[in-house]
Amino acid sequence: MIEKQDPRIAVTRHKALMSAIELIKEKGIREVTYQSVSARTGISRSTLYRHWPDINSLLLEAFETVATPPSPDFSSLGSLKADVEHLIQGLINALDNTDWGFMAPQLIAAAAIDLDMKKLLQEFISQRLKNSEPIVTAAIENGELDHDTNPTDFLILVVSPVFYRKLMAGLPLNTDWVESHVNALCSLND
Amino acid sequence: MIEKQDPRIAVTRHKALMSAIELIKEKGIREVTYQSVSARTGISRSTLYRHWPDINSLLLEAFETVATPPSPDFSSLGSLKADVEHLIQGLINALDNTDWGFMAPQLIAAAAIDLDMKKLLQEFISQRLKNSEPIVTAAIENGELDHDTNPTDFLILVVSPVFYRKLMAGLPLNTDWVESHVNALCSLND
DNA sequence: CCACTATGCAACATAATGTATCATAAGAGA
DNA sequence: TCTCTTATGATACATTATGTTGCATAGTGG
Repeated sequence: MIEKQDPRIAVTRHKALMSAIELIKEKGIREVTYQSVSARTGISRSTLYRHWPDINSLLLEAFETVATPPSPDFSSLGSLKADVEHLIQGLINALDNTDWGFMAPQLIAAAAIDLDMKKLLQEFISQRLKNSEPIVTAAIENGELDHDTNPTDFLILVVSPVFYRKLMAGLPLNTDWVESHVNALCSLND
Repeated sequence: MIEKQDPRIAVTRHKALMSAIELIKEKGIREVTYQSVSARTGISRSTLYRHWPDINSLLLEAFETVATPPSPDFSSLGSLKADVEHLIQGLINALDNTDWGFMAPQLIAAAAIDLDMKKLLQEFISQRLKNSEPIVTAAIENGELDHDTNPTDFLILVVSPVFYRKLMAGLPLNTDWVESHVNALCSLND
């Protein structure tokens, strides 16, 4: 059953979490303090301590609110190439424009240090990969991919260069690159 | 000409940087403070302030010390497959066992916030890719890869899944996976 | 031995952390 | 509406971190 609770709690928590997310995006987790969140939101420090006993729990919940995988909604565009390109464009767009995109590098760093963060990130990634699996199974049925193609491995081959180029190499993700990347992957077993 | 300087400076800087690197690896940049470095090294806080005017400059130099690309030393093992496998095993080993490997996720996060960090990371990655380019050119001469193969794109296809699996998905990097990954990539234009 | 300087120590003002108490204001229930 | 409950804000306080300064000491180079 649902516990009915004071609506002020939801408002306070939401404001604080949004503020934490902004701070993480703009300045990194180093700058997320009770002080800075209090200053941004007007919420008093004592209230923040009541909701989150330590900064790590606030950070974890901030990452949780952002790293929520979208519910799966797959309908094939007719070819593996089209589906893969659609997947990639969606990922590029997410990295450039969403909270999750801006926070991804910070979450990667947090996951390397903290077990809870690691679990959060891995389950998020796992969900996203699972959501995209229909792309592979459809292509296998079409005969566009071998029957023994490992969906996870193939999808990682698709998406990991996007992360690498964006977060590490700082290389462009324009349509030219997307096209050549898609072409390379979809001719894997010609 | 080389400025001759008090050897104590080098000792102090080295001890502080090593300590910062340890702290970054174990607890993340959040825990790197003048206080914590001073406590670990026995170096007094005032001395640390003399060498680094703010924490960011200490962090940057710590990352610089670690993100130094090895000088290129390529000799082909005879086949693209062997060269690629060697490259991947080296990367997996580096991620698991070197300072650079442990600090990579922290540097990725720092690079997303700070321009100097971003420049450092991108130049490091660029160097590493350049060092591996002979693998591709040798394979092109062998006829194992098409003449119009883009070395950077191919190499990113090789290494990016390693980062993705290690830093994001938390998936294994055992010999089984390496083998199937190498096989997939080296049959790109069969 | 001497001049130089890197370091350590102490002191200080300022700011952040973590905890506690109290008054107030807003919601829940009758 | 009135009362009970509780989430919040304000304040105070001890502790710790930051950033700076002045001075004594000890190691270095000539």
